[in-house]
Formats: sequence, C-alpha cells, structure tokens
Amino acid sequence: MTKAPEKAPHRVTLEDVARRAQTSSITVSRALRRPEMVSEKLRARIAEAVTELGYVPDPAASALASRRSNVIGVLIPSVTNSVFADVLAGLYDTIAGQPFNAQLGNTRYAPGIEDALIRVFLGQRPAGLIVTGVDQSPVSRALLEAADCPIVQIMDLGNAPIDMMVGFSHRDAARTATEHLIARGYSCPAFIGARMDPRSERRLQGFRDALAAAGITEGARVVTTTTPSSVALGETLLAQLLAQAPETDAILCNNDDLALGVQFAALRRGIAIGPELGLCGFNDLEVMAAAHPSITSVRTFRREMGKLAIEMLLARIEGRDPDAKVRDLGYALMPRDSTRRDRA
Amino acid sequence: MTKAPEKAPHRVTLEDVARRAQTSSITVSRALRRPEMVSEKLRARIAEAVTELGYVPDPAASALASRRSNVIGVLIPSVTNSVFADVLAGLYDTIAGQPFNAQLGNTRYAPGIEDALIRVFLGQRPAGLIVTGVDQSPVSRALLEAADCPIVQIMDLGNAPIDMMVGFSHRDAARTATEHLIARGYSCPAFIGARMDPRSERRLQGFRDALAAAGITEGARVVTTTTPSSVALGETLLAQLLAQAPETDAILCNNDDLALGVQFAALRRGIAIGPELGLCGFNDLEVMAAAHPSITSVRTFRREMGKLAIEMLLARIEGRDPDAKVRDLGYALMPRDSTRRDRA
DNA sequence: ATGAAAGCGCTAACAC
DNA sequence: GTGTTAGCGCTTTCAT
Repeated sequence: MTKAPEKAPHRVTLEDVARRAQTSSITVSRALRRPEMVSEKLRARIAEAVTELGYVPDPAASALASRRSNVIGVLIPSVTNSVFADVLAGLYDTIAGQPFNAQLGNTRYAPGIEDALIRVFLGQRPAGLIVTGVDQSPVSRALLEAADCPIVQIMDLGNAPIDMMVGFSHRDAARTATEHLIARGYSCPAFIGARMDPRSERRLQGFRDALAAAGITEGARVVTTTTPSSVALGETLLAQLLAQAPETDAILCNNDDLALGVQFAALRRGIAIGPELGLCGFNDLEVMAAAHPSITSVRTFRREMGKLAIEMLLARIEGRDPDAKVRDLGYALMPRDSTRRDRA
Repeated sequence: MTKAPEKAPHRVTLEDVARRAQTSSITVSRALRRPEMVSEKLRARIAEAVTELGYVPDPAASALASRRSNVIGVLIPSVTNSVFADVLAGLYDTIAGQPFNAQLGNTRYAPGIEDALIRVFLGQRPAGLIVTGVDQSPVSRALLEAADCPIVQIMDLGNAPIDMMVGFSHRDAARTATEHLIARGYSCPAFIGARMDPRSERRLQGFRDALAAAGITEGARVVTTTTPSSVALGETLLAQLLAQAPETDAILCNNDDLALGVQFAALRRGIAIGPELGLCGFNDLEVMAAAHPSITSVRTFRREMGKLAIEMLLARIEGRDPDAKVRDLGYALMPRDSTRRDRA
C-alpha cells in the first residue's frame, strides 16, 4: 500500500451538501453554525445530506473566511511534568465536545521560545489563549495585551492580569506547609527546591515568611538548583542539605518528586521519616497518600485549573461574562505520617 | 482593559511584504518556502521587509490554498499517563523548529472517540498522523487506509501496518521479565494488571508464555482489572492476589505505578521485597531506580518512540524514504534489588 | 428565512 | 527567476 499523494478525490463541500438538500451553501453553513436561523424543514434535509455525504467542515476555510480559528492555544513549560499533565487532562476533558481544538505549545521554561510561540499562535487568530504563570517577558506581555482574543493565565496569581487568571498563591501555600512543620514541633525546617522557576521562588518566599514569623533563623537550610526535578535528585539534595546543615529536622520540598526521593534516601540512611525527619511535598500527587510512610503534601487543584481556564475562555468566546476575571483555587494541606513525630 | 473584538487592524499579508520589497506576493511566498528559487538579492530585500513589517504567515490561508495543513495529528489514549507524556516529550522536542504543529487528540481509550477524532483530523488535511497502538476499530482503520497522508502507529507492533510503525513487542518484553523472575528462583510468579488495554493483554500473554515454557502452572495468580492504574491500586490488587493465591512469591506488574504500590503495601505488611516477594514493574519510570529497595523493571524507549515517529513522518513528507517502515525499538530488562532473593 | 456576490490570504499552474 | 491568473471552501455583507 502506498501513501504517495494520490489524486485528491474531490472533497465534500458545503456546495455538495447544498445541492443534495436543494438549497444554497450559505444556508447549509448557517444550519450548521446557528441552526435557529434556519427553518426546521430545511434543517432536517440538510442534516440528512450531511450524514449521507459524510461532510466534514474545513477549519482552514472557515478560519480564513471568518478571520477566527477554532484553535485554543495552550502554552506550558513542560509536557512531562505530571503537574501540567493534570492541568491538560482537565482541559481536554472540558474542551471535548466543544467546537474547539486545544493546540499545545511547549515553552520549555524559555522566555524566547514563549515569545516565538505566542507569535505563531496569534498568527492563527486563535479563539483563545492559555498561558502558564504571570511572569511573561515584556515582549510576550505586549503581544498578549494587543491580542484580540480572550486570554487566561494559569497556575499562579498576580496583581496585573493580562486578561483573566486562574491559579493560587504559591507563597501562601508554602507558608502554610512550613507553619505546619513548625506546629508539629520541628524547630529546624529546611527547604529544597529543583528547577526554581518563578513559582518555585514564590514557594521559597513563603517558607521564609513562616520562618520569620516564628522567629526561626534559616541558617544554611535552603538548598536549590536549576536542574529539573526528579526523584533521584531528592537524594542528592538531601545529602547536600544534611552536609551543610546537620541540625535540619524537617524538610519542605518544592515538589512531590523530590519528597519521594528524600523519603527513599532517608530509608536507605536509616533515618525515620516523621520522628527524626519531618517531610512535606508539594502538589499532592497520588503517590503521596499511598507511600509508606504516607507523605504530607500541599494539594493543588490542577485538573480544576484546566477545566476552569477553558470554561472562562468559552464564556468570553460566547460573549458571556465569566464568573470572575481572577479565580483563586486555593490549596489544601494534607497532613500525613511523614510529619508525625510520634509515629511508631 | 477589554478584550472584546476590537476593529481588526489590517493584518500584514504577503501583498504588503511584496509591495515593500518591490516584487509580487508569489515571489515572497516562494522566498519563504523555497528560498533557492529566488535570487539572492530579492531574497534579502524580502527578508528585510518581512522583519520590518512583522509578517506572520496565515496557516489557514496556506492550508486552504495548498490543500495541505502543517498539522501533525497525534492520537493518544491518555494525557495523564506519564508513559504517553514521555512519548509526547520526544515528539515535541523533535518537531520544535520544524514547520509543523503537533495537534493532540485524547481518545480516552474509547474507539468511538478515536473514530471521531480521526475524522476531524483528516478534515484538516494533516501533514501526517500518529496513532497509538495497532488495534484500531474497523472504522478507524478504513479511514486511515484511505487517508492521503503518512501515518505512524506507535507503542506496539503488529503484522499489518496501516503505513508505518514504531514500537516494541509487549509480549516479548513481559516474557523476558517473567523469565527473569523464574531464573532468579521465584517459583510461583503472579501477574497483576490494571486498565488492561490491548497492550496490557499482550503483556499478560507474554507472562503466560514464560510460565508455560517453564512448566509452571498459573493457578489463581493473575489479577486484572479495567480500572485505570494508580499507585493505590497496587495495594488493593496485592491484597486480592495474596488472598486468592498465598503461594505467590513474585509479581510482574503491568506497569510501574502498580509496582510502586505493591512495594509500599509490602513494606506496610512487613513483607521483604526481594527475599520474600520478587517484584518487577514495566516501563522503567525514573522512580524505579531511586526507590528503596530499587525496583526491577522493563525499560521501554518512549521518548525515542516519539522522536522516531516524527522523523519517519518528516522523511515521508519531504518525499524521502524512511529508513524502514516498521521499527522495533525493543526493550531492556533492568534487574534491581526487588528481584534479589539474597538481599540484606 | 433564504440567497448572491465578494473576498479572506495564500499557492498551483502556467506563462514569460 | 519572476509574474499572472485563478481558485481553495468558507463566511461576511447586503439584498430579497
């Protein structure tokens, strides 16, 4: 079987459907997009013709004529990070069945790539755009502000939304987690962080807020790296942390992968997670509750974020007002065995 | 700031660029797509005009005129499953910089959705299509065989490729893993599986192949469910397995999430992973090597699969022949502590 | 409620 | 190497 460009077999067009339904192409077009504008009888004939001929609309022609595509552009910094995978899941679930197509752009945490992708996406006259975070480059920001489609910034909050926003305060979330460690009686909490994108930096800030409020000095108990996060890295950072700050009795990890790695490393070193070393992750991936010991984490509402971002866009595309331009989804501390000093 | 549809400020077109460069739009078009067809002098003038005006091509117009879009459609059954996330990462890495756009379709393991998505994608006259697995519905298969673009089936192998294929034998991989368990002295290996899509079924088949070859009876040591996989499910399935087949001394898990869940559950029950219970996962996610004890798994080459799928498509789109129409990426057993009976 | 005409921005086909 | 013409399949605008 060859897949070489065979002679294109005439594509079924609105014209064809119209002929079959004994009407004009524009009426078919209307019947498909705004059925209420077409009489019931005609609508039925058209529907029949559509299925009989297997008509599929051409999005390119539609986009060209209407100067508006059905593309919803989604810019995320990483496809492998399961945090974003969850956002995407919520997003795809919500967009399914809607006449829109999510188109993914992978910025790889690089502002330059993000600028370029925004340009390309805007060139498609998207129905809407979803971008990650609130720390766009000046170039990106200018492009987005001039764009004539609705835009949602996700994953974070800030006081100067480009248009709409759905996220939560990373700083507050990390502060809450740190306060939990302190309340549980850990007196020398540490922070380890990988990747250290702007959201990670805000978490570190929240950690510091809590220490300051409790009058605890930070010492050398902050270890960060720009290396991408991984479970194995948790072990490395733990070693570094304990070497430079042996007084450490609890750790807030920038994310759950690191926390898991710390837990495995502690097991290996014979350190009792909970009694000897408190441990808290971030995001609350499914594995945290199932781990042994179970690991305390801060739950974030990632699927909901994807869902809401699409819903906000749809509202605006349909001319409705979204419930609010800025939505704070909050977070939820999930205390577990890894922060229990009295564990068996 | 309002994002309501403002008056569209005239889009920069080829015409505009042409006027500025004192030539015709078709020449600008050529200069952009096949620079070698345009004289060097003109090309320079055009390049200058393009940047000065900030020209961005309109993919819709291009698709309409050329009857060929720059979309590469990608159909996967799940966005959250990190196995597919890795494939996507390889795929996005490889497509970056190429004049193509990957467009994701989420089939959610439902043939009906897959049929519909294929229709929609084909309606875009894609440059190529990537579909997961070799078990398409008759409808999907017919659509794909009639499509006039190159197609790659990924994640599995089969003897009737629609066009091209890149994957590995799940059956052989599972057989190898089971043989490893048997070789390590485990005499009553079990299989637990979640989701049980066609690829999982083939792994189970491979498990059975190995038992048969070794003359081991299967007994009640196969526990499967159609529930989506998770770490927590590993614990549930382990309980069920041990209840119905207490003789079990090793487990091949359908994937790594389950294996991790089994390991945590074993820890909780005081079962020594390795000496008392052999454990093997599937896919070799990063966490397997970092776990304590480290967990034996079968490595699969997921990023490479994404990369190769794109490369094969690009080859065909550019009229070259891919190195081969069917590529077997194989797999690699990664023996670790979880299958060492002599572990401390 | 329905239709005719025009054109979205680009490229294929064919000149020169 | 460069330009002209026509048209991709749809929607907009304006008429009826």
